[in-house]
Amino acid sequence: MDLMTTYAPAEASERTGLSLDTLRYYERLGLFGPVRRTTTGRRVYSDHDMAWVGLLVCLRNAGLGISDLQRLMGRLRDRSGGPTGVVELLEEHRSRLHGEIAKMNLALGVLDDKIAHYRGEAGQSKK
Amino acid sequence: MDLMTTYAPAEASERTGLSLDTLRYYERLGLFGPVRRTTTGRRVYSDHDMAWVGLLVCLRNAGLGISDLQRLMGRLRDRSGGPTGVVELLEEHRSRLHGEIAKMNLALGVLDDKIAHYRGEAGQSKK
DNA sequence: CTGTGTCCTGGAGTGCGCTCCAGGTCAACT
DNA sequence: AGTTGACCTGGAGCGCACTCCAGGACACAG
Repeated sequence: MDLMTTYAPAEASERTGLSLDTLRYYERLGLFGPVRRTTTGRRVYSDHDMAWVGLLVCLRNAGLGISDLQRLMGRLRDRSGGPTGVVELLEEHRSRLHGEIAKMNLALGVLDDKIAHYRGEAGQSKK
Repeated sequence: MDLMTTYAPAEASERTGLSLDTLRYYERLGLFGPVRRTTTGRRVYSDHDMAWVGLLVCLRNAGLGISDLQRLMGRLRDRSGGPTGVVELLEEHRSRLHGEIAKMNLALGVLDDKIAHYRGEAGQSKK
């Protein structure tokens, strides 16, 4: 059927930027997979796996915790049961993310203030 | 001059939003203080302490780790030795922060895509 | 004086997200 | 056949940033 590309663990690791351990870790937690195996038990990652992991990495970068991912992935997995709230979950995090960004920008402002402050003021403070 | 307000631990905690434990923890790590004590050993936080802690909270929010704070605070502390690189340190983190924000925005984009994707594909057109 | 509350200390425990390890199987090259 | 080396498993260990706890000492209202 599909003659799709497959990846040995090492290559999967390289392509995703995750360590072998982390890849296995994510799989163990059910964040993706199960990954196909050779008869002798070695993992064979598919394009599909890779895409999934790519999403995982992205969401982790976006600040979602492992448990968030577990919930999310669980829902994406069995989308057979009607309204599973995937969109809601994503949107919820989306607004969280906005909040984070706002907070960071705020901190950035404070940082700028501090920089200006410490650069402007020579060598003595103390009130 | 010494008409400055002081704060009992409980109040300091309330005002900074940090737990008593965390306040003590930060102090132990040398992130601020040393905090004055009563003759019997109880902490008495000053306005100065509070301001310092405020900065700490802000920088933590901005994503600096404890060790960053230790370095930073150490440098702010003894600004007697000329160029201590405080500004550099802050600016360095400032750009890190920019990077983080960029990353988040990117993730946000992916999230939006996913939302659009799963909304479009799942229960058919909605919106 | 006594009870209740706040605080003290040092150290152990927690949750997260990996990361490392021992001890083994299997693949590939020479 | 021998020798690497990639990979397997389950479980231990780690670094971070707290958080909790036991056991003890003031604080102060009644």
